[in-house]
Amino acid sequence: MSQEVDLTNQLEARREKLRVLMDKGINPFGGRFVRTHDTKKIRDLYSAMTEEELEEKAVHVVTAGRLMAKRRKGKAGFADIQDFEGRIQLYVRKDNVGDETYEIFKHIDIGDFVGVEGTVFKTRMGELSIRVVKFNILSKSLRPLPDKFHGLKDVEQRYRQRYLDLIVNPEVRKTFVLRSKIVKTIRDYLDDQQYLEVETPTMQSIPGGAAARPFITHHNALNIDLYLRIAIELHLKRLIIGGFEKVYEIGRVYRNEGVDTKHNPEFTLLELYAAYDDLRDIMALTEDLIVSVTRKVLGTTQITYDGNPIDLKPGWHRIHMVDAIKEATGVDLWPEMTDEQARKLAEDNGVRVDANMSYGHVVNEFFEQKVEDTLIQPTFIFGHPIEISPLAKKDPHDQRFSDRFELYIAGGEQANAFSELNDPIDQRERFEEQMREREAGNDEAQVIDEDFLEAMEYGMPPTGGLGIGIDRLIMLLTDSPSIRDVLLFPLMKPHEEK
RNA sequence: GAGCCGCUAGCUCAGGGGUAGAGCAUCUGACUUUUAAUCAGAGGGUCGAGGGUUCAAAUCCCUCGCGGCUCACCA
Repeated sequence: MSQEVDLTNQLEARREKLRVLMDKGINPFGGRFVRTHDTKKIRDLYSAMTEEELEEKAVHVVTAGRLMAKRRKGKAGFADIQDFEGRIQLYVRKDNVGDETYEIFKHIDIGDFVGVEGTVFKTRMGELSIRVVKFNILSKSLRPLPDKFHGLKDVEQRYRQRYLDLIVNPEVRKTFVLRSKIVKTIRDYLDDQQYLEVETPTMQSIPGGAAARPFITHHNALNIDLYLRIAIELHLKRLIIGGFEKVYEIGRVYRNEGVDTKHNPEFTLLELYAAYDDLRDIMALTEDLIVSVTRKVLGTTQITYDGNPIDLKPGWHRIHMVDAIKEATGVDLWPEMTDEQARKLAEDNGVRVDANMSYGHVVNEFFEQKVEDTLIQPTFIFGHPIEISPLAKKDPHDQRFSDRFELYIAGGEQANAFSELNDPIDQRERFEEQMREREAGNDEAQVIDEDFLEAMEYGMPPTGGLGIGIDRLIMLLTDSPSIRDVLLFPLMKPHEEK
């Protein structure tokens, strides 16, 4: 307490009150407090009753929460306490609680945790309240909360001190409760379909399954560098090879990339694999999964994202990537053409491409630059170029493309799926092609994983696989403009030490 | 990585060369059904950090830090 000269007047005042409480023999950081009701239970049971009915019943309740507002009027006062479920008003009268307790009530601060006992009643204004007879301080707050009316708006502080955001901005709490419900509903859905939830390593010696730069870490005892996983894919496929026919994992993956409204370095990915299925099964599953979850948590398939009305009702649009490009730009990329001809088409149509891009990469650039943003209603784009799909089966009718789809909603990718490549000879060639890309300077091209190839050589059943970025789905269903709004603790650069 | 914007009291924000402001919050006093309670009074600031220009800088200039948005990069 020698630093007290540095404290602001508000911090000093609260520490002074702490001392007063301790002088009175009250423990300002108490222990167990048994509640008979939370605020929701009180509201659910009694808000429909009239003043008279409540007076007659004289319901006794014991509840607790954080003090959020205080309106004192001489020898009586009102206060609002907040628990996880909401708020309830307290009415504290000196002649009900006694001089000593009222003195404590007078000096209690907004932010303190209190436990109260009393009877439920309604005020003249009709507000359900507790007429307090016993008042306990459960934990003292030593810092003032943000403005009761304006809340906490400073975006930086909201992310850095999420607990404050959660205390004073109720809609933030709602978003994260909804997030939890969505994830649980997805689990329930998959469990019902006999998918087995598994956990696989997040620290790997070869980071595979996606095109992304990994984080590197070091294991001291083994003296080896390890990578944080960028995808779950290759381990789940090993389990398919091992005989698990339907598996999924909902887990964190890490990509060493920039941070913006759609990217956080760590994010949550759902991946699932189903033996004997192919692209069409996975497409049907994806649609049904998202529709079921949306209906269950929102009660409707009509949503709004960023001002756009979106209808998720089943029967989503399905279109080949090349046809989608043709529709959007009039450019026909179906005819056989050389890489050079493809690049020429790109240049002629204002699509930025690198000098050495092959046909497939050009198709992808066309799609990303001209089509992606326009896909507001749910749309399955299928038939991605083989070059950008090293883990997917080839389209048997056109070897330039793969048996792959991505789902787009509100201009963003929501899912990625394919008929998994199960031919180890083809897989080796794809990896080698990736290694060539890597040597050519693409540091996100995939690294050959010999252990995975060996596993596949033992025989992998035909398999359909799916990946869904959970954070992006939560953004969509909560109409959140930034991924940071659906991550409790988004990555922030540390402040400099003063 | 580039451009633009922001950083002033615990919170929300004004102020853009001449004594640092308001509302809420805090403190003191009044008030026994209020609810953004009300009324009277008081205290509270390294104006993100550092440098420069100037008689004088929160304000103008430079560098840096953190954040936001847009773009680029990136499944």
